[in-house]
Amino acid sequence: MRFLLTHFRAFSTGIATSPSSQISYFARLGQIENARKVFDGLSEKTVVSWNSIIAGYFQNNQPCEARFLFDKMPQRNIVSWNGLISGYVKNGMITEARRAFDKMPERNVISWTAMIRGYVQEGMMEEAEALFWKMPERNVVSWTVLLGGLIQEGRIDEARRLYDAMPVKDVVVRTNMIGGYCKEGRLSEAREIFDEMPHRNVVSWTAMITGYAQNNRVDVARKLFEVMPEKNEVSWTAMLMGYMQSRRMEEALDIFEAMPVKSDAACNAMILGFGLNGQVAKARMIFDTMSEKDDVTWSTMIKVYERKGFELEALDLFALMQKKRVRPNFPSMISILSVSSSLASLDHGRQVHAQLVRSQFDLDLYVASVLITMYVKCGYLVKAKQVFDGFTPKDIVMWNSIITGYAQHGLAEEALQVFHDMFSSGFMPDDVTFIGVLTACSYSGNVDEGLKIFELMRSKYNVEAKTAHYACVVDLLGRAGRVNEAMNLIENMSVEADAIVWGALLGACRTHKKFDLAEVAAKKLLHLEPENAGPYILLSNLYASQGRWDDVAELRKNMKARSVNKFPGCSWIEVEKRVHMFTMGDSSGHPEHVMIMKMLEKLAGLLTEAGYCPDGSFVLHDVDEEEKMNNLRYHSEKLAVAYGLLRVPKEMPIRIMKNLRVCGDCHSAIKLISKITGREIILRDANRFHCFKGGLCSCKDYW
DNA sequence: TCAACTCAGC
Repeated sequence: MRFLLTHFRAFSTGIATSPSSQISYFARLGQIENARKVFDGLSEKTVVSWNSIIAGYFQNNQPCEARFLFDKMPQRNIVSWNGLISGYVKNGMITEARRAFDKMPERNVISWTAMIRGYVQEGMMEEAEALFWKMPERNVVSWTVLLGGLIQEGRIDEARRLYDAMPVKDVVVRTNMIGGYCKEGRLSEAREIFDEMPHRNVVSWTAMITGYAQNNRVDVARKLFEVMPEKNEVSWTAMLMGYMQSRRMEEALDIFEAMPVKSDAACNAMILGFGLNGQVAKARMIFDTMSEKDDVTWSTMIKVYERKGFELEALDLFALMQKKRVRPNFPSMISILSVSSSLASLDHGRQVHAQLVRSQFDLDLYVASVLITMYVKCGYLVKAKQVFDGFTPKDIVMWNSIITGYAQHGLAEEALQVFHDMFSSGFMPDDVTFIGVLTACSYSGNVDEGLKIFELMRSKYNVEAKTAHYACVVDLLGRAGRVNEAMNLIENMSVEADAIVWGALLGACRTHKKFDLAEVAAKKLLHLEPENAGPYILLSNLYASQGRWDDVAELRKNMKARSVNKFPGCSWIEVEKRVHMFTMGDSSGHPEHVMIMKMLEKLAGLLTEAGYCPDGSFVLHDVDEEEKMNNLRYHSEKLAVAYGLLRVPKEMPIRIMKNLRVCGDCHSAIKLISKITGREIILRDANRFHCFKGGLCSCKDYW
């Protein structure tokens, strides 16, 4: 019934009158089944209707069925053979196309051109050119196809010589040449051809507009856009993208609103444009106004949330997408894996992993690396290693992912072992590898090994030291208390020290209470990154610990003047696929607030009994002692631990994440909590993992 | 009526 209705509609609108054009009509819409029904219903099948249905199958990416029907045809004409060639070309089957070309009984200019087009599409320009010069006769289309190939290869001057040699030029080839020049940024040459054109169509105007729009001349593009006699969807979209790439979002929005037909592509572009520009709410508004959303729309919005740090919203939307029966596509799954990494949400990560396996995307090298990183960030190293081991052949990114993973968990031996495995598998370590290895040495206190590797990196592996490597070594020396050596290294660096290097020194100075050097490092940092709250906090912390309250006040005033805001500490935990987030001092927004507070009370009692003494020096603020103690008790990581104790089954480890470094007092407290409760607690902070068990931490208090 | 070419973004 439904078929009859659509059939009738196609018929009555006058779009398709003959059986063959009905077949083509349905095929163009992607409704190949309906096309087939028309074909099967024909009492008398002509060559033309056979040709139409075969072309339809090729167009709908079903070359096997197309070939099957071609073999079954009672009669073939030259159009059938040409259709076979172009059908194979459309499906990227160049060998089969050539076989048909060689086998066909007679050829015309279209057969030759279709074959050349196939070679051009596959980037086989030598074959394309050879065939072109062998053609018995050429027309303007054949010339254009070859010209397009040269342009595609960036051989613009050769393309121009071919263009000049053409006996006849039409509007298409002129437009092609315009597009070629525009792609190379040679706008004046493009414009010259445009101005000399005897006739122009919408496509020529749009090509010229695109050229200006994508070469930072969006205002010129707009002028042409205003005067062009007729606009289509492509011209509107080109103009839109021009503003978008120039980050002129208001004008982009104006164009978008004025567009008579808002294609999905334009909407998706707006969502991405606004979203990545930081206007996430506006992006969501466009998303919400779209009546029909396809998988690209959903994944675009999810990607925006992911990139802009709206992890929870990304997860919600991913769930909603599936509820609306839109199958997750590849980009959405990659986004969610990335979200899972940021949130250390093992449940979501695992779910996506399963979906990737089902759609066989997990065989992809890039996916393997993303999966490894996800499992590493979720603190599930065994699984990360399992994915790593199960994938061959490996690439450098995979090796680096697993090495960095071990490093972040402070497992230096494992990291170094993989590093050596990598070398014996014939891979040359690169700069990223060494960041991982040096980090491993640093986090595990392997100072001598680290220094040796840093030396070998340059002398043996020929990898030039970047600031990130220096930062690792400064960290390595600094953690071990060799702060002056670290400072010496900075002074003798081959590149200029950046914020990461100074930050590493500052961290070490804080740990080892080297106040004079700390002040030097902090002031460097304030200079390099005036918007970053980190150094202000550290410096303020430092002054506070010495009771220099005037300096603290001065610093605060400075922060306010530059409108630097402290990044609030926040921790979260995943329970039954829901992420629960806590900020410092408060869980009142949480539905189980009362239970959490009770658990904290209970913990406080147990901790006191166990001899725990809060260390107020970890609180920055100039507040009285009692309030200091309260602030400590309600640090976000403690709230998350309390919730984990309430909700995570006994036999499972409690996995907590924190956006900043774990606070020293919380570190001591959680060690004790792991002992008192007999629970394993895995905490991922901004720097690394801490695995608390039986009163000890995997970092061996070296962090 | 079926077969070859140009503009945007996926």
